[in-house]
Amino acid sequence: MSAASHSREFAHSGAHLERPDELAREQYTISDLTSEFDCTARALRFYEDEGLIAPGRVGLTRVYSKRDRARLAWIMRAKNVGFSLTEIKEMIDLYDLGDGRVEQRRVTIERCRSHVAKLKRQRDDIDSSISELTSFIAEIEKLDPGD
Amino acid sequence: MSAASHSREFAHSGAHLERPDELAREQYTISDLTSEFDCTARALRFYEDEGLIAPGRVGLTRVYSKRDRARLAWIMRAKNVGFSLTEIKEMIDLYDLGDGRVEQRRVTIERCRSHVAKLKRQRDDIDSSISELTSFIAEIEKLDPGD
DNA sequence: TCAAACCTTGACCTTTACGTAAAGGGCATG
DNA sequence: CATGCCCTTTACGTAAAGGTCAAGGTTTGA
Repeated sequence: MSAASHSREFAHSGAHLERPDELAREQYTISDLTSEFDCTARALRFYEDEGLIAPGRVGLTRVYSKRDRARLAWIMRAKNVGFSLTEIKEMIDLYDLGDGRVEQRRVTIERCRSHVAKLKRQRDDIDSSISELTSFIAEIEKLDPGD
Repeated sequence: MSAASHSREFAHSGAHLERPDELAREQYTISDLTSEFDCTARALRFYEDEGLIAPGRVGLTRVYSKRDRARLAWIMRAKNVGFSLTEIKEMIDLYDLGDGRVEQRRVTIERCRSHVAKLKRQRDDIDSSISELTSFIAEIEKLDPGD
């Protein structure tokens, strides 16, 4: 035991986390999460570089906590919804505040509202696109009665 | 009359189109359209490079017809809805087909249908995002009763 | 002991959709 | 006729979101 890292039962720094119980996971490896969220390790490391998540380390190896995992779920949903990583980071930072800064909270709400408005506009555009495409399809089918 | 271009009253190739009547526009300059569609000239030229539109020319200057303008409106809407320029080009090309090739038509319909399906998925994502964001807002407001 | 299967950090490559000069032509107006 | 304003092309730059090697460190299992 010289200068290396060791934290209780994690004296080794390899890829394998010791899991006391399969069912009560508290720690996740990077590949746990890549398979759970169907993304690549590169992506997760990228998010870390970008400051979206900050998993712990055992030696060099990343160790994701339950909170990290929940946060990642958040990120994935936000991504799915069309937010950029930058926007996501902003929102997460605001979310992380947790303190009592009233002004910050107002800003957060403001942004969320405008996001919602933007989303609604997008949805309307999509709706009209759908009907446009639908009638386009109908038009084509009208010309081509043979199935 | 050597080799140069000239078409009736448009013997000059400058920026100004002669507009017989302000109200009955048939021709548009690039900047007419940039202001109408709130985009840059660079974007319009880019779309042309990509084969999305093909305005006429008077000399070097682009002259957009009513059809071009309508097509551009299409493009903008599609963009707004999340299609890539490549996808948009595909759809426009299909739209342009107009011929009677049955097999082609089937393919077209096929693609349109899957586009619609994609749009519906996007819309669902957006919907769930909206409700998620909405409840997030509510949560924040709950913590901060003071308006 | 050697390979397999993980993990790590660089560091450069890719696509999309334009932005941003650079360098210049043409008209119209003071 | 100089100036301004709009138009043109060519061409390199950029931001986002990772992909794809390269090169190397561990532990584990045959």
